[in-house]
Amino acid sequence: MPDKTPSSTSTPISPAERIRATGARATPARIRVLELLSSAPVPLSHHDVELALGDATLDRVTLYRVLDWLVASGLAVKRADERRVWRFTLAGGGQHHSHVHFRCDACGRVYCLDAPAPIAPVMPEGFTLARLEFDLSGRCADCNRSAR
Amino acid sequence: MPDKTPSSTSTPISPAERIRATGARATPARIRVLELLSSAPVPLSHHDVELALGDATLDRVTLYRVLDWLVASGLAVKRADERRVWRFTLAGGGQHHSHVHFRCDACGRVYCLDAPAPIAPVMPEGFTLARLEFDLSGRCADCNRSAR
DNA sequence: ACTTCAAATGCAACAATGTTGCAATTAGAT
DNA sequence: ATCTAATTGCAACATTGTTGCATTTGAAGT
Repeated sequence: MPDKTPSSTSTPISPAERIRATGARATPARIRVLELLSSAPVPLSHHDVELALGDATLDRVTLYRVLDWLVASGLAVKRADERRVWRFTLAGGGQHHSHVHFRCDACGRVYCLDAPAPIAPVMPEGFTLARLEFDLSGRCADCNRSAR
Repeated sequence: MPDKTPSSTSTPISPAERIRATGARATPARIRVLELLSSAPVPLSHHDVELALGDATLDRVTLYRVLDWLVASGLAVKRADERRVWRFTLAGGGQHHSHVHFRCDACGRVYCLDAPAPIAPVMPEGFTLARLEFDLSGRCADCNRSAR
């Protein structure tokens, strides 16, 4: 029974409404991708979205255009991950608490350290800070052990 | 005055010697690329290297292999930049003091803030920390002004 | 409901970046 | 000078992203 997001007192804006609010058309492609991003616990790559859509696949090019449109319209944010793959997240919505990552230069693995995120520095006048990421690199225990 | 922080009395190791020291062959391709990386003030991409070699071009594939070999042998380090292009730097030599970067989600520009780098967290047993990077993102003053 | 038309899509073709297999070349040891 | 495994160059392929254009469609107006 899919209960349709209980609308207590606030208005639960649907993906379609959020899209129309930007002045653009609420097409199935945009709606589905936006829903996916909304429910994804982590940033999704173009390929992730393709797989997730599964049967109801969009054209590859359309997906590129939808994703870029979401970014241009401010609904999503695009970032390259450590393996230089583009990943998309809902703008603002994410609220991913800022991780600390360690990447091994030798094997490429990424570890999530559980260390406190550093405090944000003072931003220059007019700048808005949306997210901060602290990335460390070096050699992991495995590689240090095997290589020398 | 570019004093190359040589260890005063030590021998200035030539690229060829440094390559042979790893047990591999000192080929012209490797020597030229290593020299390039040594003299480059900033990390170079595959394409940068191709352009820099100019007339004396290597095969595209050979260059990929040389760069990867440099990384595998520990002479160079590979990192993706904000535009997700691989960039190579001499290992160790760099000593780029750890910057704090701010990337604008709207225009993509990268600003170097001059803020103190955060202190490194305690590393797990066996891990070696080689570099740390603190990346911030949001909207820059220009974009905040124009796009409300 | 029906029309209309710019916006959005799908397709085909292309571009950039990276990878693999293999035959020809060559650095460096003997 | 010779030998041989380590490199190289080439061709072919894979992945990821872009562009032009003909077709379809959301939603505004009738």
